[in-house]
Amino acid sequence: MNSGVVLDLNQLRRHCSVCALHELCLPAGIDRQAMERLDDVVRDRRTLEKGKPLFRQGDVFHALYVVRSGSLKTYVESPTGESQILGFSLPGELVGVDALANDRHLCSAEALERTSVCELPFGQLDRVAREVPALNRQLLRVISREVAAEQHHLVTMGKQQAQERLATFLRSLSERYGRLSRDPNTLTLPMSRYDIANYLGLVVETVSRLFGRMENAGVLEVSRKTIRILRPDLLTALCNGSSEAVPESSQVRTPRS
Amino acid sequence: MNSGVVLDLNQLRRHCSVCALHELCLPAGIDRQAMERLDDVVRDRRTLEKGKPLFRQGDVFHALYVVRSGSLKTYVESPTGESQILGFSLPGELVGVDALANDRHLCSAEALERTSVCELPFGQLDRVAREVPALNRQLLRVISREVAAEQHHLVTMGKQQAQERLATFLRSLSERYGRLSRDPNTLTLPMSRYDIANYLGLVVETVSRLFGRMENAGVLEVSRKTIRILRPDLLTALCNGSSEAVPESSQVRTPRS
DNA sequence: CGCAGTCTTGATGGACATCAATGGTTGTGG
DNA sequence: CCACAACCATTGATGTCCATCAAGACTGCG
Repeated sequence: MNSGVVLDLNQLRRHCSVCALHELCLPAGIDRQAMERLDDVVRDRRTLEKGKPLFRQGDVFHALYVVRSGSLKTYVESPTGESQILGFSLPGELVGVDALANDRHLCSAEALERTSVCELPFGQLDRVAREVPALNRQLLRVISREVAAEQHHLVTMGKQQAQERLATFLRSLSERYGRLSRDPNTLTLPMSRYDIANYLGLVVETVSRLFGRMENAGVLEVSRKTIRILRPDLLTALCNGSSEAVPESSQVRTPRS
Repeated sequence: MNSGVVLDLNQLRRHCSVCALHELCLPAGIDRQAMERLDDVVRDRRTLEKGKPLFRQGDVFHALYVVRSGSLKTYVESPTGESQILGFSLPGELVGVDALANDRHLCSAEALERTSVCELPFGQLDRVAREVPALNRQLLRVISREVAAEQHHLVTMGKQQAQERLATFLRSLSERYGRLSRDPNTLTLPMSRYDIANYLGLVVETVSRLFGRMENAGVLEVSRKTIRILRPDLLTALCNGSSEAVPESSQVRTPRS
């Protein structure tokens, strides 16, 4: 077997300084020496199979995580068993921040596909961040990004119609794919329609219908998990409720303020 | 005039160590010496009249704020002029965290009544936090609280019916009033019905009707800005959709998952 | 193959938005 | 102090977006 070689590659890749994501992630804007200190914090990366939990609501908190490859969903479950998806995490994105306040995770995180993450035990991260001010600052920056993303989601849920929500969701994915230097107009969705619907506060039938509608409006090409954005301009327009190009049911709409 | 005396009181009150809120706020769990360092960070508190902005979406970021007395709303405005309220801030609560990522505020904050805040210029806060690890840790904790509150709001928007949303909102206020050692069952709402509706993703008429419904179900006593919670137990039940005690329109409901 | 999970499409209904009208409250200026 | 305006709050009648119910097609896996 070639497990020796694989191990070497893993060892090599372990270091932040050679990680393809280091411009997006915690190391951003940190000098080489500090980055080596950061490497001490990053424990073995963990790999999760599809559907496996990274942590569960109620677990005691001991580490933050950064997605390395693959993707996660985070969600909360109510006592009655229904769940609400809070977000999806792509490579370079931080997970677990909500647990800093109570030393317990308030939500669960689960792999949507085979996914690997960097584990940052918080005690060590805290200690190194103290010695490396730039790292501490960057940590706050990344956490603040999380806050901003949640705010954006809230606006979507509070003010937008179903179609605008889906358009906004796709735009967001597209933009993040772009940052990862993937083709921003060819999305391979790691999550199910159920997950998308749940995330957007809709039901799966509605999402399915909207995909259909956007497809025969020429905005998208939908083929199961693969979405091609044919008209990014129209997609952007749909985010703001510009309702050109929608055959189903003639449209007059006045949004609530 | 007695302005000299008032000034002395203000001077006295300025210090975190004698602030009535220090158990809830940044100083929590910090020793006396460290608290004096924190005092150096807290610049003059500012007082805002009702309706006045603390900061506006797009402003450059230079400070975090803690509400001292009164209350704020934070909201984002879309290019089309509609707005979404993200939250209301009561004494002891932190405002402005979303700006850490981009050095610009992503939302606006405005006083709902005569309100005073402590201003924490971020440069100094960052510097002192570096020297006082416990403060840094507490800062993260308080920020994390913000994240958790937003998550809670998201679940409300994604999964709950109108009545459950309003009940959840009132419960949350009641709890926070309790922490401030006010009567948790007598709420004096600083915000308008429009604000409540906006915050909950509803329209004002719906909120008004729901207040009416809950009133003649015996859960509340509603008198303009003053809400008395007569049956806290029923209010809690309403948060989970237990729809006992609702005269209007007989009820069968199955929530979306 | 068969079965379970996922996705799509159609028909119906309900929760809440919209439209409309009125009364109450607050603030301002003569 | 009153009059006026601007805003806030309540209540009723109507409409619509999307959830619900139902059924079928497709995919993937043991």
